[in-house]
Amino acid sequence: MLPIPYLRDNREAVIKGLRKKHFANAAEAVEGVLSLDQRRRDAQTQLDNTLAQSNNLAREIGALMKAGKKEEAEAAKDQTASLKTQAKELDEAMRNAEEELQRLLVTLPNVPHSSVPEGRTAGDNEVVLQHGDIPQLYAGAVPHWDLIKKYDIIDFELGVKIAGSGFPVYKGKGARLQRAMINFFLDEALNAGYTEIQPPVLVNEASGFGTGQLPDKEGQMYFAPEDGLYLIPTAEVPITNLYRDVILEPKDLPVKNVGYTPCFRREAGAWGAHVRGLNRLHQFDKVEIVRVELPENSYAALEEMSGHVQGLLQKLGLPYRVLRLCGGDMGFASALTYDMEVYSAAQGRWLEVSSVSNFEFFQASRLKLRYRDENKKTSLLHTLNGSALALPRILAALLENNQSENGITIPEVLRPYTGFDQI
RNA sequence: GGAGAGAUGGCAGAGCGGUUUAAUGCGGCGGUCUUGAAAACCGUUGAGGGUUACACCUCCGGGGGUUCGAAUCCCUCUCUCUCCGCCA
Repeated sequence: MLPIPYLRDNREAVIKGLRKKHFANAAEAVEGVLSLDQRRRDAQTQLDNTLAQSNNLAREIGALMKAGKKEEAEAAKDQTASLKTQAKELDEAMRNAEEELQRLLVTLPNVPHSSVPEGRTAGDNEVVLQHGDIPQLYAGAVPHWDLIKKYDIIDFELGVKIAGSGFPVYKGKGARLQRAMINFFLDEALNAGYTEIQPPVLVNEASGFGTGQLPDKEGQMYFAPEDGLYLIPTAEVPITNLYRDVILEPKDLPVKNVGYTPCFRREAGAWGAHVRGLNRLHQFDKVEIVRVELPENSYAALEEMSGHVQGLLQKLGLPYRVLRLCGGDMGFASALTYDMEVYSAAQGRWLEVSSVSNFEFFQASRLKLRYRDENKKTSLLHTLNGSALALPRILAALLENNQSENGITIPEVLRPYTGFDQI
């Protein structure tokens, strides 16, 4: 949610930014918000004045009653009726404006950073850098969905029996490799100064709103209606919401949290080509890094997070590239997003394994996440997050890229965690 | 699942129809004192809206009601805690 004062002060820049994101009717929406804001303020000013009058009157009546001047008190009471109806009308007008304003405001996406490239689709994303050599596979190389059967490390049919499609069952070395990656990713984050968090994987509606999943994107989350709880699509939701309605002191900053959770996504309507095997799942594991930063530091933090993720990929020996997403392809809440993609050699495709974003104060505005500066003034903070990393596609690339006649080689860095070096 | 209790400012905790513009304590901040610190003492210290700045308005879990006036009374919802039951 864009803060209203920001909209007021940057009307033209916001409209331009929304257009970059291909938001329809950007100018009308912004003008609409601003005029509703004006309407709300006008109504509130009148309401405040009316309330001030009736407060004064009530105080007078109290004083008269105390002084035993009953008749004068009764006379004063007669004056309150009109003030009351007036206040009621104004209150209604104010609420209507406020409600309409909110309804419109929450539909506005974040404004992209100036470095975000123009463009509409994934094809318009900018390749920032590419690292590592594309591996040459041996003649008998196959995609990961064949490898997992061959070595019996993941069973999709069993998952279908237990839950449904997109819920894999990891077995034997497959399960141990999962656990190894989670621990490796967590340890790397701890070494980089992050604090480990184990959050709930079900969240309430307020949390879904705080990070921008609600309203509107309900369809992407699993929902438990009896309890009004959503299964998290990412650890970003619970970990960022730890800071909902929080005012931090400068000494608390920056906040650097990391958490491992399973993630649940309905992916309604998202199935089609290119979703075989591990490429798209309803449940998957992810280690997520979340940061809360002073506005002036947030872009340095974003670069640092990007570097951290790249470090992981380098240690795993996976060829990767970094994309700066174009306006049309970035998320609703993001101001700047880097996607990290690894090359999955047997599929011959780049797979997205991480998305690192700066939300600036878009989430903070919904969360009411603020800090108190030296002058004791409160102002909004910036939030960021990134996958470090999402497991399934990393696994897919590892299996495909490291296969040979003799089996699949486990990267050095994972061996202390797996206890084996070959599948 | 059953029974009971409760929700007040960063925390603890009074207030139960009219100077509550929410007492008091702790914590935080500033000062006095001190070589420095601690202690003590003095002052200060919630959030949001609004204003150039004041004024002013709202907020005592959410919503509604009674009243000239509600933290205080009534209705309703939500959540939390305790005990019992079940259970990892």
